Amino acid sequence: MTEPRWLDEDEKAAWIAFLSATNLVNRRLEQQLKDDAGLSHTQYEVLVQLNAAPDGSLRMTELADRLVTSKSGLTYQITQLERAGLVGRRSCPSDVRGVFAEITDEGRAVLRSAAPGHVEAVRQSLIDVLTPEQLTHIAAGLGEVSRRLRAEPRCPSQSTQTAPATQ
Amino acid sequence: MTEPRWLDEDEKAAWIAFLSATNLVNRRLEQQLKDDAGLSHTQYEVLVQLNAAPDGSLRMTELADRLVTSKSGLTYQITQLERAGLVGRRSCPSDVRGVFAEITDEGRAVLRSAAPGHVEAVRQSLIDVLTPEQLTHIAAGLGEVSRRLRAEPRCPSQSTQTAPATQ
DNA sequence: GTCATTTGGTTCAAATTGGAACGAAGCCAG
DNA sequence: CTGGCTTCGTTCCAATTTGAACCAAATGAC
Repeated sequence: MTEPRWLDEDEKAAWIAFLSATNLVNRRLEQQLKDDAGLSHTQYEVLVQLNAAPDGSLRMTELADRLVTSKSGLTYQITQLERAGLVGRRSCPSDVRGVFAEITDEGRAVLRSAAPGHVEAVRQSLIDVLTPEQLTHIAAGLGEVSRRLRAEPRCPSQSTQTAPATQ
Repeated sequence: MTEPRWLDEDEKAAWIAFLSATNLVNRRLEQQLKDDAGLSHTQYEVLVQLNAAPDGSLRMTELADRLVTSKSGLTYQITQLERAGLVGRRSCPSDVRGVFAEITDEGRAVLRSAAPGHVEAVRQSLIDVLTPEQLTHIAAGLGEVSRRLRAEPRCPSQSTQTAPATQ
């Protein structure tokens, strides 16, 4: 095998910044939400997704995909939230196996009260730190990163060429 | 309290991209390292830090700070790595309480063999997806984000004015 | 020197996470 | 219809993570 393409100075700087920024931001938000609303970031995101869904509910698998978490992890968190009365489970009429997670009124209320503090923390730790230019570049760059990683479940050799429907 | 400053469309796009990109990239690297080298990302980072340190060793607290992890979490991981023979513990001559984590020759060897695959994964999932322009903006923006979060252990009121030297 | 405070690291318990295994259903070719 | 394969969600288990409690030692004020 050939010598790997190591990262040059700029690339390394970007990677290190990415790594530490993500860890630090996550840690900060986790702490803020726990302190101010008694929610983990995962739980908060569950509420956000359900609240934004047309009828306040989503299938378990769909929700797990959106949160980028494992199915078993989601099962656990939904159980916790259910216990807390913030979401409920409904079965799916068209598929007996299916389960909808559905946000409750109390869930919406908790979300509503947690949101301002959360948004403020997001601003302080990330958004307001960036220049408008950096913001747009990050949105575009990381948006593309997300799109690719979501599309590519497993393709080691497929270079950066978009790849037409791997079959 | 006044109406919070909600995120506008661009800000929301950046935030969502940031959130999902970080989750997806983390998941991808975690999986690649586990599959190809039997290491967790945390463990890999421990080896990277120690390997780069002048004498192959760092104090526990210093290392925990660099990895953005808790002290107890680091204690656990160092124990694991020690068990695997990749690092060792040395006591600190100038401070009886202090402990140095030190990478072993085998640790360096494992790191050397894991690095190419890891770098390739970092390229595929992040670096090579970005344009050079996006790369520099991300390095600068997220670098600043890291710097601020590291500097500010707890200052709710300190508005975004603090740092004049944004560039 | 002496006491109070901080610091360094570990230990402990509780929460979370992810993968593998599972049972129940859907789906489809033949 | 029927066997074979995939999908859905849960359960189970092992690994990891974190904060709190702790002990010992360093530091600082007097």
